[in-house]
Amino acid sequence: MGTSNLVIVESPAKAKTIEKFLGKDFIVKSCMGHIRDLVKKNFGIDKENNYQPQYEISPEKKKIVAELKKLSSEVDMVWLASDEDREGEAIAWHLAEVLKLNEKKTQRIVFHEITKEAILNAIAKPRTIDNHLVDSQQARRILDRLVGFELSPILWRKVRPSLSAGRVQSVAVRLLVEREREILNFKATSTFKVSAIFSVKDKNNKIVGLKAELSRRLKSVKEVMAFLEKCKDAQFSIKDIVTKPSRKSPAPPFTTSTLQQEAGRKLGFSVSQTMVVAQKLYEAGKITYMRTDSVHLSDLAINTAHAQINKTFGANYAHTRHFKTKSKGAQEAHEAIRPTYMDQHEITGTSQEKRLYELIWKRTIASQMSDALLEKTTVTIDISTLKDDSFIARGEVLKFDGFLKVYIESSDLELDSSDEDGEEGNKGLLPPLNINDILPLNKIEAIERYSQRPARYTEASLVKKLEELGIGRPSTYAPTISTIQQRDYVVKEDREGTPRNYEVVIFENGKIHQETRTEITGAEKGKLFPTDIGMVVNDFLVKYFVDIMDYNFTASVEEEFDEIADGKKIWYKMIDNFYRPFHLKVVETTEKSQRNTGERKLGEDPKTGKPVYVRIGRYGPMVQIGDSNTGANGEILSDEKPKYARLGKDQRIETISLEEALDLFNMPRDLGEFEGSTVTVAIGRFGPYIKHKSAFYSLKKNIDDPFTIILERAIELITEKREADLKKTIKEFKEEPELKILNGRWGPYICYKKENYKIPKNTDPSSLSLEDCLKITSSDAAKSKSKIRNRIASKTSAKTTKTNSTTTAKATKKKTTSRKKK
DNA sequence: CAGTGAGCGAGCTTCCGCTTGACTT
Repeated sequence: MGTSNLVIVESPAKAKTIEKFLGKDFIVKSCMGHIRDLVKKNFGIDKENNYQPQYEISPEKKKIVAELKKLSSEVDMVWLASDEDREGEAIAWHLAEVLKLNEKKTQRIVFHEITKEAILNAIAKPRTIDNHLVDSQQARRILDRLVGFELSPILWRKVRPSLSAGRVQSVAVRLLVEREREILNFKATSTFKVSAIFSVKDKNNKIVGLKAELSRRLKSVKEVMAFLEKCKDAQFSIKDIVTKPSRKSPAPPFTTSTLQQEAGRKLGFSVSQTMVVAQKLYEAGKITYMRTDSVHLSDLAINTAHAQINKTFGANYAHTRHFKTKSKGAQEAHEAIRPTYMDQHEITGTSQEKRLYELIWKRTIASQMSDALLEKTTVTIDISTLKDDSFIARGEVLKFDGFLKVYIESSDLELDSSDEDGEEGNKGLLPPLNINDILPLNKIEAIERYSQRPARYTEASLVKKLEELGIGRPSTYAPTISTIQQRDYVVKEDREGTPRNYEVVIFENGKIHQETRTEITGAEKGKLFPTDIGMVVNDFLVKYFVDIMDYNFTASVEEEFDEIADGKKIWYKMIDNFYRPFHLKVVETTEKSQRNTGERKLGEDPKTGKPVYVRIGRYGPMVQIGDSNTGANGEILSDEKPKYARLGKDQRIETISLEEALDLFNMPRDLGEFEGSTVTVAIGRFGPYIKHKSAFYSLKKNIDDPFTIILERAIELITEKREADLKKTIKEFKEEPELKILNGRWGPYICYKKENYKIPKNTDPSSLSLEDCLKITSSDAAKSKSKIRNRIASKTSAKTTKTNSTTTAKATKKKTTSRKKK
């Protein structure tokens, strides 16, 4: 008979695995996710006719669809095995429609773990396509199109072209904007944390320090002084010792979101980097699917993990657990992210792959291990001269390490060197102590501590927040983070901290003395900051579209999608209920709202008395002195045009002061002469720069300040850059000055007539002759030209799919803008 | 690439979720 069954799954790696489980009578193919989408032009929705969707086969899927069509006509039975969730059901339905599958020859099967047993069970229990579930997916898709394609054009008209808004991205930006404002408005208050160190004997009769903290914070230096005065003649004695057992349980195995968080914290990976590496591991068969919202482990996984733990750590370390997924809107089509083979403690691969795999292995294993057992001791120490106060010493002893042997989850609490920190205990065992012991005082230290402002989001902590709100899906977290950065709503940046003074009062050897110390506060690394445009767009959307910007919007429409899936609601009626009022608001906003530039009046210019404004202009944020000299109809009102200046890179519309704004008009500034030509400093599109003999030199970020830089430093920068350029050049040719062999970020390359060419691997770049180079450039020229053409043709699809890598995204962006100019 | 900030107004931009590649200066 030969092959007579075709199984279609979503992912090619999955297809490969499943093919091994099934016999020769089955071919397994993948459709690579959705094969159709709403047509790109206009809305792709017939609004007059119950929102009937118009679908088209995505261009990059045409080949796959043709292949599946051919195969499906040749077999006796087609098994649609897309994922068991809303999107998966829709994929199955689209396949059935597009491939024109005969109902009698088609089966729908689902499994949510890739084990032989699960697959065979699925085959034994086929079902039909769930049309209600498909409807709920169509409602989801259509709602997102309506929201995105009606809101974005308003932004083009009222704020800036090419901007975007959507159910997910706009709320993500809102979270960042609101957090930023909380931080800006935050006023740190300070209290004094008082700790005493007593000298006690340990088990071996050695004198050690016992640290104890005052049970309350003191409000001022005055209060501290009064307190310490009282301590001068006090006796300190142990009033109470309480020992309590406690336990810690391991975290559940990884989902996409928790993997992104931990890889960020422990390995320093960005969200998209984590996904790229995880994809590699998945394709190599090392881990299960990496886009999942489930913490479920298959029985097979639990059993093999159990065996591994028994073998490696002993039976008392093993403890089987079943975790329940708690996150909102989880669809649980897959297992948690885990190693395919639990007995593989490590793998071969790049160092990134190894590290991520190890993290996944440890987390999975730990989730099936025993609780850690601790013993916490609290010692209360009386102060004879102060009835109401006491010092508390804490100790913690690990009685049994359990899962801590392999894995400790990190937390997002990255404390400022200075800000409020947690309870400092005496790590480990406390020395032997008895009630009524008198403790000799060594010293008391009162340190001023500031309250901590809310933390800025990292990529991963934003994903965590979105997941909590039920916004977005595992497959979209990384692209969403990229999109809001690409639209310039958000930048990922480091910030230098600023110094801050704090007071310390110390009582030692019978004397009290006070000193002022300095700490750095507010330093940030790799955090997300909303930009001016992000804030302006957000404020506009919040003002006119509160409903959609509501943090619960997704959750509430999800409830309705569920009702559609349960057959309790008709999908187009739900859409209609949403769309009618929404569209009215869109029309009204388009007509009535003002152009939004985020304009703020800073005050008056002391020299001229003219008003000073800050706003978003055609080329980004800017300051302006004086009112526009043209009226509403373009008539000229006065001879005097306003003066303009661009904002510096770290300046924001929301926070810039009048003084800082006025400073910007002192640019460009002459620094003096060098090699017979003037050196000037100015602020340009790419930040502050030095200009000398029509060459440009960037100022060093966080080191140089354009307002204070002096000639000597400028010359330093000029010579530095010249030397770097010299090193960059590997070889030049007198006969052909337009051709150079240069050293770039990705190794050596040839630059010829401003185009760049790759040098074939395993060739020594310095050994190349001019002829060799020209050979490379001429053979490469044809290739690279067609490449550019391709890129332009697939520009739209490239933009949506290439969101993982910021470098490619930037390249695409540059291409489009430069084309526009022509 | 290192200015610009007004208007003329063609033609373009945009969403969220499923999946991988091909390739970067």
